[in-house]
Amino acid sequence: MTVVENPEKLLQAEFPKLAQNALLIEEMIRLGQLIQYREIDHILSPGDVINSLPLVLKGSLKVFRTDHTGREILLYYVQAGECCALTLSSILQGEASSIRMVAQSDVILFLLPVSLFKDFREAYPVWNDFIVEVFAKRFGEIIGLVDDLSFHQVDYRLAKYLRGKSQINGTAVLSISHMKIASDINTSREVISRLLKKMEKEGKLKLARERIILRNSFLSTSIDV
Amino acid sequence: MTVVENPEKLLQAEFPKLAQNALLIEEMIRLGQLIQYREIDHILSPGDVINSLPLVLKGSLKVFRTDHTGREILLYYVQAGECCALTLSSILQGEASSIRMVAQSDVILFLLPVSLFKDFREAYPVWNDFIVEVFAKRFGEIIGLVDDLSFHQVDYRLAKYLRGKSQINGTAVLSISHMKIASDINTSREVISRLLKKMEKEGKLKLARERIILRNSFLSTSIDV
DNA sequence: TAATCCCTGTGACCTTGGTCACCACCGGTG
DNA sequence: CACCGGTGGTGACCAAGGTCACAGGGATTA
Repeated sequence: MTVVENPEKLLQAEFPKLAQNALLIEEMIRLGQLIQYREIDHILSPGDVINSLPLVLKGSLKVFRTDHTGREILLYYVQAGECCALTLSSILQGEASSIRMVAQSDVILFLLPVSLFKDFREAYPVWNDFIVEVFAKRFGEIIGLVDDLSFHQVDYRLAKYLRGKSQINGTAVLSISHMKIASDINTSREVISRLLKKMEKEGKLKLARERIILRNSFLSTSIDV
Repeated sequence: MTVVENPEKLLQAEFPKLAQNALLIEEMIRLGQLIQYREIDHILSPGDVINSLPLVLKGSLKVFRTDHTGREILLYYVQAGECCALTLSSILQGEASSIRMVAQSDVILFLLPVSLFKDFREAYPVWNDFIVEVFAKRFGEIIGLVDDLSFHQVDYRLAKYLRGKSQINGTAVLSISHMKIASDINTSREVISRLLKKMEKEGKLKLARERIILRNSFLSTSIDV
């Protein structure tokens, strides 16, 4: 965990909407904090008191919903220029964190203290717009997850997961274990192994230890049969 | 479909938050429209252009997500004093409706033209607060649905559905067919029949034609074994 | 080198729940 | 009255996927 210099440029570049108001950005920088995490660091857990809203400047976060038994499901990624809608929701409702948040890769975050929210809401119309936009956008994504869970089976969800991860990471070569995938989409390791093997036989990808190489033909297909 | 008189009182009573600003309420009444629907009327369908946001003054709406094959799943109820977050989201993003909305019982709605949204956002801080609150609250509910779909089985979801419906309707006697329930939680009629029969044997409820009478012991139990 | 840990593959088995077939029944309506 | 459409009950069967057991292989460390 390292404190990083020169927040302004990054913040302005990644959050152009907020940067529309120079005063807002200035105040954010004065009162917030820039922080760097390494991969795998846990950032928030269910039940944690939320002191600040993390805005992602670089890298990406993964947000999970967790069962009381420890099972979990990946809700969404938070990429540069975004923030976690559920964390925002918890903050606005004065609740503890309802999700688990981890760093997907090395990330740079801007931590905005929750104490500022009330003032911002009154002082900066742009801030309101930003919040509403965050909600509206992520709402659609979550509904997509509901769709997948309701109407699609594990093979479809796996394919979608692989495509999504590839896109987030910007590579067709995924370095991830079957166990991790199983955990992310809340199924068992054996099921993932079997499905991946099947996909390999179908020519959609190639398997190696801790590595999945997605074929272009697979990546360019958006609908699964 | 009947136009109803005297919007002010109802609107103020059901939306106290908005009523904090008398000017806002006045403008809403001047430019919006009060409408009454009978049960089962379809109000919005996927793909429909949204002209106005329905605020519920009386009764309740059901909001569904629909498959391309016609299967669907109940997302949530919209009760008096609420509005549909997904409709709001679609409006704010300038998109068509992503959901199907029906009247659960006779309802009185206040239709707020989408053309007002921009002005309201700039003119009335209370309006922004309202929108944010709608999102934050409903977001939590949808996450609960994701939990149920991920971590729980049909028996659990059925029990929750029955309790929820009982609460919404304010009665322990539900007048609904097994087919309807199956459709709401996206499973098959046979499964519901079997599970209900099992629950009847367990003393949780009594079955009759188009009627399910929930026992108090069942309603007062919040956690299912 | 040996021990150990994690990753992957796979067969066997079981549970959940979706599908099919069929029957009985109730409540209309012609 | 007979007919018919929607409702509910049930047995048989099947497919998806979760669980268990175990084996082999790479990687890391003692």
